[in-house]
This record gives sequence, structure tokens and C-alpha cells, in this order.
Amino acid sequence: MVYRRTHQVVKRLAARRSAILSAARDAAAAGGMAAVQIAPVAVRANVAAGTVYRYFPSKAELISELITEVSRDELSAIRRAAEAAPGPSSALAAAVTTIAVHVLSQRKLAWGILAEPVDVDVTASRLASRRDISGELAMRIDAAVRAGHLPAQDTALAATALLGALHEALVGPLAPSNLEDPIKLRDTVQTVTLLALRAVGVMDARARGLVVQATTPAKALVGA
Amino acid sequence: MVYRRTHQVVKRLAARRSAILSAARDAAAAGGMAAVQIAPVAVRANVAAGTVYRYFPSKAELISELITEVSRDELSAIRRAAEAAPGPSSALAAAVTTIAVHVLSQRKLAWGILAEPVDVDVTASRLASRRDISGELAMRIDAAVRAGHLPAQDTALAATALLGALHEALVGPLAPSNLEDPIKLRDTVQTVTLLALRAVGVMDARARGLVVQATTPAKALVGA
DNA sequence: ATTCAGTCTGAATAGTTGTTCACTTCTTCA
DNA sequence: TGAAGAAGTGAACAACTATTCAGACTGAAT
Repeated sequence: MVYRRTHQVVKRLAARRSAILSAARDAAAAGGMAAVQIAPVAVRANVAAGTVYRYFPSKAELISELITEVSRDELSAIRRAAEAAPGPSSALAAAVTTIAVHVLSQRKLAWGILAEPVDVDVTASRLASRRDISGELAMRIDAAVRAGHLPAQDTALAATALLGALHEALVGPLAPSNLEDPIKLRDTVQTVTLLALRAVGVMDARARGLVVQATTPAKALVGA
Repeated sequence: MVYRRTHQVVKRLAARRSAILSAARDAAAAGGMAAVQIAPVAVRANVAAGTVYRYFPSKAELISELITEVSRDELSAIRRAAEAAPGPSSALAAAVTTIAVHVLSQRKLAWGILAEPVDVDVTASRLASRRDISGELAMRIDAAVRAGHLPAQDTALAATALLGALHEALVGPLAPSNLEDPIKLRDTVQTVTLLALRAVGVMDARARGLVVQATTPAKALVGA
């Protein structure tokens, strides 16, 4: 007498799993990683605490998967923006702007993914997240270098530094406060993008142009 | 019968206090903030766990004071380096280089002070630490702007971004690995300094010169 | 020498959450 | 329909450390 999972059950299981992940994501977006606790997440997902453990072996795994998921979404958004740009420099500008806008529109979540203290070990997935996004940026910088728009440089280190600059300036404890104001927000995004482009060697005048170009389509994102 | 603390006792109390702080600092330098636990710190300082609480009301206070102390030392080193420089641009370069070198020579401690997850709330002292150092950088940037060496800009935001770039590139999880090699280390310091200077608008050629100037005296520090 | 405020000790306590597991409920299949 | 395996439940448990506190000790004052 073999028990076989019927299609309906498989679907329900999958739905539950993503409901739990989704609840975790909501919690993180609302209150940072500190708010991602098993009991509250279980309540949000309409299951018992024990059930969470039928889907994730530990809290660390749950959070790791959350980080991976958010990071994957982010990476694809960056790729999309960069690929829509006309040339390598524009692509780099678009990538930077996309990161800035996304990070700003989900500050708590971004902080949680990136740097917030968590009581379990999630260094591996955080590392992977950073590596993916930094790697993507590095590729874009490299493309601009190969196109002759930028001086030769250690692109990996540069990409890492840019990420750090964006994060600290936008979600760090010293980040500007009144970023609810959309104008202030746009200015901030432009400023950090300009800073980032100049850092890798884009000439000032050209950088300004790229920033404006890159920021314009991103307005839609800011609105969302 | 009034009990009055004799000079000797006062000295002993002060010595104990700083022994505890010092033990905490050693622990943090060796194993990050995670290693700053009351019992081990007490052992290192040759006192009992309870005694720690006669000097610091809580672990949070102990760590906060540790952060403040390290931060104060760092700030004065930055000031010293900047003030020894011949002009505002050199001063900025010197400040950036000093931060980079210090952070690299005490990686675990720096990571602990800046960003490592801690189980108690130390946001206030971390904020103060960042504000002080970022403020100092902002002043240096501002001086260079006023001297006409840099374009006008949001100096506070720029300073914050530079700090983020330095930290992420040098002690973040993606930081280059083999920084034990002094040559690699010097190159890395030069690269990030160059990146930082270009970010705020120093022209590339001029930036290279400033980096070399600023890195040369810092060699002594690297050796230390 | 004696007293006692001040200091130190370290085992016991406490509070917090992730994790488990004996039991219930649901689903499959003969 | 009923037997058996899967999934779900939630109260109890476990582990980890910061913190406490009753009693021991130190040394200043008389």
C-alpha cells in the first residue's frame, strides 16, 4: 500500500512553503530580520510553529532562503535595467541606479538582507548575495573598461566598494532621513550614482549625463 | 566613621576598570564582538563575572564604551594624518589612507565596531562613531571644495558613501583575501584611496599623485 | 584590635526563542 | 469504509548567557 502524493497535495505543500517564505519576507520588510521569528511567521502563514519545521530544517535555512530569493529578484532587476541600456557606460549607470532605487524603496528589507544582526548564522547566503550582485556590477565595469570608457582597474574591488558606498549612503545609520520626499529621494539617488560613476573613472561631465539618463526611466520604480 | 577612598584604592579601581575594557578590546580584536562575553572577559581581566557589573551597568554599556574608545583613537589618528598634509586635497587623501590602513591592520576589531551582529543594542555608539568619522571626512572634503579643488557637492552624503566603500572593500565579506602580503595590502589601500578620491571629483591624474603621496608615510603604519 | 562600608565572588537565576515530539487530523488506497 | 502513512499541532523543552545577590573578603577609620 504505497501512499502517493496527489497533484492537489503537491500544490498545497508548495503553496504552504511559499506562504511561509512570504510571511518571513513580509515580516522582514516590516520590522527587519529581528521580526523574523518562528512563532510570528507561523501565525502570519496560518500554520503552527512546528509546521515551519516540516518545510525548513531551521530558522537559519529559512532566512538563508529568504536572502537568496530577494537577492535573485534584485539581480534580475539589475540585469534587466542594464540590458535595456544603449551602451556599456549607460548599462553601468543603469545598474547602479537600479540598486539605489531598489534599496531605497525597501529599506528595512535591504538592511535585513545586508547587514542587520541576526541570531543565526546566515553569513553564507549573505556572502553569496553580495558576490552575485558585486559580480554583476564588476562585469558592467569591465565592459565599460573594454569599451575604452574607463581606465583599467581592479573591477572586483571597485564593484565591492561601489556596493558598500551605496549601502552605507542609502540604508546605513547615517543615511539621509527624509527620503519619503520623492524629490529628495531622486536627488539622493542621482548624487550617489554620480559618486559611483566618478569613482570608477567616468569623467565628470559625461557622468552627469549618464546619471540623468539612468535616473529618468527609474522614476517609474520610485513611484511603485 | 566615614569611609574615604584612599588614593591607592582609587587607582586600583581605575586600573580594574581599564583592565576590563582592555580585556574586552583584546577579545574583540581576537574574535570579534561575538567573543566579548562577560565571563571570558572577566577571566581575562582577572576578576569575577559579577565584578564586571560593578564597573559597567550592562554588557551593552561595556561594548558601547569600547566602541567609543576605539573610535576616539581612530579619529585622532585621522586628524593627525590630515593635519600633517600640505594642503586640503592631500589632507583628504591622507585621511582616507589612514582609515584604510587602520581598518586593515585591525580587521576583526574594525568589523566588530562597525557592523558585526551583536546581541545587545549598540546602535547609539555605532552611530556616534560613524558620525564622528564621517563628519571629519566631510570637513576635509568641504575644505577641498572651498579650495576649488573639487566640485560643489553634498559633502555629508559623499563622506558617508566613502566610508561605506572603504569598509565594504576592506573588511566586508568580499574583501580581498591575501592581505597579509604587504605588497598586496599597499596596492589595495592605493586602489581604494584612488577610488574614493575620484568619487568626490578629484581628477584622475592628480588623484594618482595624491594617492602615492598619502600612501608613502602610511607605510610605517602598515609595518606596525 | 575591631568595626564596618565598600568591594569582590561565582553559583544560581531568569528570560528569551529556536526546536522537538507525542498526539491529532488529514489523505490515500485497497 | 477502514487501515496506514503523511502532515500538522502546540505545549513542553533546551540551550545559551546576561544578570543578580547573599555571603566572603579587604582595608580604612578609630
